[in-house]
Amino acid sequence: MTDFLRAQGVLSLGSRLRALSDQLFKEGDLVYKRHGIPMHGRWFPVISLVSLSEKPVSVTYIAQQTGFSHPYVSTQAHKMIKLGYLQDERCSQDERRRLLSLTTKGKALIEQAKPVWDNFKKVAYASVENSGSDFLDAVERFEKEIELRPWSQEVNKLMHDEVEIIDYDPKYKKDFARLNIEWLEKYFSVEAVDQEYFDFPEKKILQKGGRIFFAKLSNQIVGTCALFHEGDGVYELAKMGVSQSYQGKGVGAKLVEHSVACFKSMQGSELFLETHSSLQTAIRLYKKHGFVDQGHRKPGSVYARSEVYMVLEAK
Amino acid sequence: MTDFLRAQGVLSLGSRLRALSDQLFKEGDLVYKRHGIPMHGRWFPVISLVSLSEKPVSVTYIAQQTGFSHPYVSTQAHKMIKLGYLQDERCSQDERRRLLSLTTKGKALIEQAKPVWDNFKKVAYASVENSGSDFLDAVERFEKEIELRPWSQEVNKLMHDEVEIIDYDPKYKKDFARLNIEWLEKYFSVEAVDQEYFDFPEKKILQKGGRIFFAKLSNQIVGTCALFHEGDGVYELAKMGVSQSYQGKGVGAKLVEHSVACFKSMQGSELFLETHSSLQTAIRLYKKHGFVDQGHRKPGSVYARSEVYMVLEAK
DNA sequence: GCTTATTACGTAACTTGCTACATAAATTAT
DNA sequence: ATAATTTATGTAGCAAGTTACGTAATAAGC
Repeated sequence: MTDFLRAQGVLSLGSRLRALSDQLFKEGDLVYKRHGIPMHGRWFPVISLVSLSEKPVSVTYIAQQTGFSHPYVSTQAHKMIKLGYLQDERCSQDERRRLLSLTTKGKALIEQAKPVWDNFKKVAYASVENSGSDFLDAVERFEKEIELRPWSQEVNKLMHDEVEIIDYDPKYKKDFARLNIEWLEKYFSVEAVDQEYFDFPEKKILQKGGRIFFAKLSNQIVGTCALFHEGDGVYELAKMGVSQSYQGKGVGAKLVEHSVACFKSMQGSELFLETHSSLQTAIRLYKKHGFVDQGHRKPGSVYARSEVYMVLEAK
Repeated sequence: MTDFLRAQGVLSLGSRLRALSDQLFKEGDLVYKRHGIPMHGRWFPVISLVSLSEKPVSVTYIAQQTGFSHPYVSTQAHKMIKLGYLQDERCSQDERRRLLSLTTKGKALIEQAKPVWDNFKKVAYASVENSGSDFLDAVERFEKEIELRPWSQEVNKLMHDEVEIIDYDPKYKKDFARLNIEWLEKYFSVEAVDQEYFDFPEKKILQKGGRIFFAKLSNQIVGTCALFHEGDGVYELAKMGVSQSYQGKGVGAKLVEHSVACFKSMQGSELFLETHSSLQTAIRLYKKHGFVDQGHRKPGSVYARSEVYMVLEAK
């Protein structure tokens, strides 16, 4: 352990645990080699599971029990079959399943390896007692703690992550398109009319007196919406999108709130929007901020998906 | 943690530590991603070391401090230079050295990442306290214990590893050659006369009334030697070789002992050997078992390397 | 009975390290 | 001053895993 890593404390724990893990595997390999046993530390989880099972076991079962991914178990099994330690047979009830078991050669290998494992256990437990506390217990407790309260979540709670609504900036042009295309492709499809707005937002929206807003969280753009100016103080709230991973966190509400406030400060005469009845969450949000469903399509709507027509009414 | 791994106890510790390590890196990545910071957990050791150093640092220095191999640091540095976070300059005093430092972009990255690291520390230390014992301390003690008393050595002590001397068997023919070539190439070189013995040991040694012995440890052949029958009860002790990794463990002594005993049981009239004065360890061994240096070359010796001539004399 | 979803396994490509080897500069020995 | 050794770095290739995706067999829904 170098001074630097130690000084980094908990931040270098990941690296240190990996180094320890590698070290343990190497220790095992040294013993196997010393006694000429054709075994490797990394084989242990898989081969010992197979050897302990009374019946042949399937690839996915091994993967679940050992915590490895199933492709890894699959390839490792192939390797050990090639080496002659394992054999496989198709399951009679389920032709997909490949049931693995030890060959005679595999059993012989286990017999050779068993004394190593036994002595390893003895040495390891002695070592663990020597080190003053039960390391294995400590690991177990730590595993549980991490599972229960993932550090990422705890850190996120501590991080300053107020959503901030900011005005359009050319460097966010791509985000405007990305956030809209994300939900469009999910619920409907991107129409040619849409694409034009994404390609030329400055010309099509801003130059006509409209506005584009972004929701910024830390350093990411996680939401957007726009006010289109139809002329004569009539505005449309449109192109609202919130990144999937940040939904349900009030980002949409802040965008609508800000847009309405902006509309008011611009002394607009009318603010409407068009949406679809399937987007109930959005409709609830709009209602909450003063939009009222007009009960019919907007006359002459350009979007196929625009079925609900809402207008902001003074409370 | 699956039941199987838990049940394996200390034998699955390697796998569990690796999983934990991966988990921690992932936790970090989740936070970085959540806050749109273009950083990865795996970068931490290298980039934080560079950022903490007042002067630019070299690749090997980073490797030493972080515990990574230098090629890994080298490639990782290249990657981060490509991404614009690091810059390098040749050291003026030592043209081989590549001195790494943060670019402006890199400094900006650190500034972004710092709050994450700070909060990570807070969370992690709280978590560690929650888990009932100081996990970091436990890891540190464990690292020291492993370093001080490597499990492989302790296990080897416990393993039954009596050296056993066995007779020639065709399946060990390759070992006979391997063990001899190993030391021949180290001290001298393999002569044509030697090669013939390795290719046809049965014909050249056994069929003439000679013997070949092997030292077997667990399942490995770690040493060999032969008795050549010169005719009329005259034998030569030759072709002795012990695998480098098993020297100094009395393997040679057992081989000589066994050979002498065999010579006596065959009622041989004379046992001699030829060697080189540079091989003092071997000469001491022969003396200990009753061989006496004759002080001159054996008349008509076939080997260039045979300079010392020893004969077994009754004590 | 037919379609659809799920499950078991495999393949490919990528990531994170490593070891082994090559090379050039610097240092030490002769 | 030259030769031999050491040091700093780079390159190639390998090992241990992963994720992402494809395919075939089974199970479930209408």
